[in-house]
Amino acid sequence: MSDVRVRFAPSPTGFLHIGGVRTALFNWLFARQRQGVFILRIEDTDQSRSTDESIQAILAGMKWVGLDWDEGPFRQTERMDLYRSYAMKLFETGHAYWCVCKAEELEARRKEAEAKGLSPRYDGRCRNLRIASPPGDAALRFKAPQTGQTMIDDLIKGTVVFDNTVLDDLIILRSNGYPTYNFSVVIDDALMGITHVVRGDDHLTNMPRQIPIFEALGFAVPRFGHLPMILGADKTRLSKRHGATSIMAYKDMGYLPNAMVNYLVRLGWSHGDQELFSRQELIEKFSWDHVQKSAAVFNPDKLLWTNAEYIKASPPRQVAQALVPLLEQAGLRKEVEAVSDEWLAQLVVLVKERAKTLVDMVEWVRPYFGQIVTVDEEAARKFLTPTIIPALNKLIVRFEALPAYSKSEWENSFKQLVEEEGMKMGQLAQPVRVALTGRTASPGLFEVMEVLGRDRTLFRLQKGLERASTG
RNA sequence: GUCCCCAUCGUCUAGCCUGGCCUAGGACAUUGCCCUUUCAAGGCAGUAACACGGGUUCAAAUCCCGUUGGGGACACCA
Repeated sequence: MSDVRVRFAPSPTGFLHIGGVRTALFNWLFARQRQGVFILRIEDTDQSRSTDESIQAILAGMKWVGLDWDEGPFRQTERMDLYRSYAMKLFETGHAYWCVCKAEELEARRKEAEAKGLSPRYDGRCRNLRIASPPGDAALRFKAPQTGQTMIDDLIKGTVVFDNTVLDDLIILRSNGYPTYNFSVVIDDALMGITHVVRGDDHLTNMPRQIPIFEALGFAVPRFGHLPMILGADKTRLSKRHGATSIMAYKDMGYLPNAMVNYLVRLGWSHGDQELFSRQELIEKFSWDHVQKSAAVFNPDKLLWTNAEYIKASPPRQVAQALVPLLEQAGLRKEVEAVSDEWLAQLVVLVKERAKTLVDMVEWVRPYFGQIVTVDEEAARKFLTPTIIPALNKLIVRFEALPAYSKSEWENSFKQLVEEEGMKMGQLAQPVRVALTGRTASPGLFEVMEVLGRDRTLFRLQKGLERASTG
């Protein structure tokens, strides 16, 4: 048992994206390694941007990659009373004050400051007004320290120091009564007993705004860890224009969740030269010491390779299970229902070295469903020609003489015929391949026959022969 | 503009803290060869990096300073 308590706190303003998953993953790994608690918290205090669909998408994404949480999901909008009471506590203890500046005025002043090349900070004009009974549309501001320094020993970045002179008084309660992020985060992290706040390093500059709030309220300050960003190929922050950023898009593209996790964890973390890790190994080997400090470029090629490795190494039945929904989407529902799980697993074994994604795999696997195979026209024109008729005929006769399919027997029979006819292996193999699979590229011929079974093999060879005769 | 963070092959990274073992290792991608009934997979080999400039030291990828470059933050967004 340990007292580690960490959290993943996304805001529900869109889908669960790649960067979010990686942040969640590092938190989850740390919690599992230390037998701590992983909490899921939904930060939905911006009522204009938060949606229920987003919450569902986040939960679905977390489940897909197998990041289970121990507490939550909590929603900040269900904790409003808490934020308000702590905000009032800050007011009563003199750590906060009412601000009657209008949003539009603040906006205008900020723009003005920017135009002059100054820091767009709040000038603190309401700080000493001592407004005791504010109008309904006042906001509450926290009195930030104006001298000294705020520092942390970051899990990843090491010592980070800010001069408090750069701070301004941030709003903690909006005029509509809703708390702002920097405030609700502190209250929740404190109340939920979070021991390690691990988040993206775009939050690093929020740290000096949050720590004084912890202190003003007498809360213990947690440890922080700021993860580097994930960048697109152009080295700017990963966004829609870099292609898919939603984790679920990768499910649709045929990626395995474990492959996603493996790729993402290696983006910014390493364990010597090792590239592939089981979930258990990840939990055992994870360490903050080996988390990179600098941003990483998302590399789709390497993700694809990782996925291919997982397709090859995962239990075939498990891959088959993940493949079924895609097969059904591809219009093979009836065909899939007609076959056994074992046979599907066999099919996976047949093609797993060729498919880099499940979507790829659907195409590789398609010829093995149904009695008849759709033959590629160009392939037929090239290989199912009259010249192949005699050899194909003899092959069928020989195969028919063999009562049951046996890989070695059929292969020997095939090779013997090739030799007797004075052909090259490929001269007979390619026409047979086209007859059997409809294509010029396929897995090994005799593995294909095994999956097809004796009857369908014979049937398709016969069809191929007819095709060669009619042209 | 101000503040913060960062800097090893095209990309992900090992090495850096605790200088010599670094002629800088691995992986992806890429090129060539091998294997081969096709396509893959696999095997072998190759190209490719310490951002720059100063220090410190017998010795610097490693420690220090500066420069440059990149990223992030400066909201009644999170």
